[in-house]
Amino acid sequence: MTSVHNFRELCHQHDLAATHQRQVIYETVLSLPGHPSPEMIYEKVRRKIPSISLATVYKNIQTFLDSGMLREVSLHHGAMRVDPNHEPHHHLVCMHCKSITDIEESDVTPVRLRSKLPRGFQVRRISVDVLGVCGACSSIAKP
Amino acid sequence: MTSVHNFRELCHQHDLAATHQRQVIYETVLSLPGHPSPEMIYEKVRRKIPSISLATVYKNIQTFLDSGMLREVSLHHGAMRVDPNHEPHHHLVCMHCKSITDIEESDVTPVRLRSKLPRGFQVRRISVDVLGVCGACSSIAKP
DNA sequence: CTAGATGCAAACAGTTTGCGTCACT
DNA sequence: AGTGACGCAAACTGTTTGCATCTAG
Repeated sequence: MTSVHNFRELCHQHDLAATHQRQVIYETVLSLPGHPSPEMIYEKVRRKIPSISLATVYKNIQTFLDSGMLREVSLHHGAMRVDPNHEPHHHLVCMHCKSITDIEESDVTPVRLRSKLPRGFQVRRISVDVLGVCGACSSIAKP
Repeated sequence: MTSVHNFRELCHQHDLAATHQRQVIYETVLSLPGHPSPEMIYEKVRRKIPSISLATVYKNIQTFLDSGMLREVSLHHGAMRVDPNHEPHHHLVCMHCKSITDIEESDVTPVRLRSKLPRGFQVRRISVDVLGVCGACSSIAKP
């Protein structure tokens, strides 16, 4: 089974038209190491489809996120969030309204690393995000 | 000791001029629940200093972050980051170059909640960010 | 054939910068 | 008095939208 068939099938499962642009965007995301930004994806996709528009990349990323084919790494991008709390603590994040609430470090089991990290990586701190939907948002409609 | 003195002292410790704007911005951040964005801070500060400029709020937030008086909640704001990895996993985040690398879920000790959450909060998943400085960045200069 | 996808350009939101004036030390 | 902070406006970056055209199903 070729990757073309895989992609068409995947789109069909998610009720999406299998366009050439979509396929190249999706395969490009898979091919990029780490976690690319829309710009990075656009730059690489452009080499295969020079006429593609940045707006198309954005629209399709959004489509893939909505359909669950991709996931967003950082929920609170788009606006800086500032934290005056100097005590070690973790966060409760509402995926819907983007609210961030502190929880104490002792509210979660202690987190420790079990394996070696890439050489040279120096750990400063470990931050736990408990992602979900807050009471206020879940009592209203769910988009 | 009044809060005015506290603030002047705090500024002195960090080698910052203790201006009225700075004090109001700082106290406003402390007063806001959750983790306010620059806009939210600006809106509230404006009630006390109607003539303040949004740029001043931004400049001072940056100053506070640099001096360690405040911390940034989300490192990767400013650009969306996309993740095609459907396996449960965690992230290694470089605070300097903002690179994000996957680590396997089994690379950290299992994380569990030990206390009750605010009523109605529905957990979808728990995400661990190991924050630090990657090998490439730590071998170069440290700003 | 028709709903939905693309490409373009213009609009937006969040953030940064340059510069003249003002205020803290 | 001098360095650095403030306020304003303009510039920038990342993202979204409206609309005419094109294409997958």
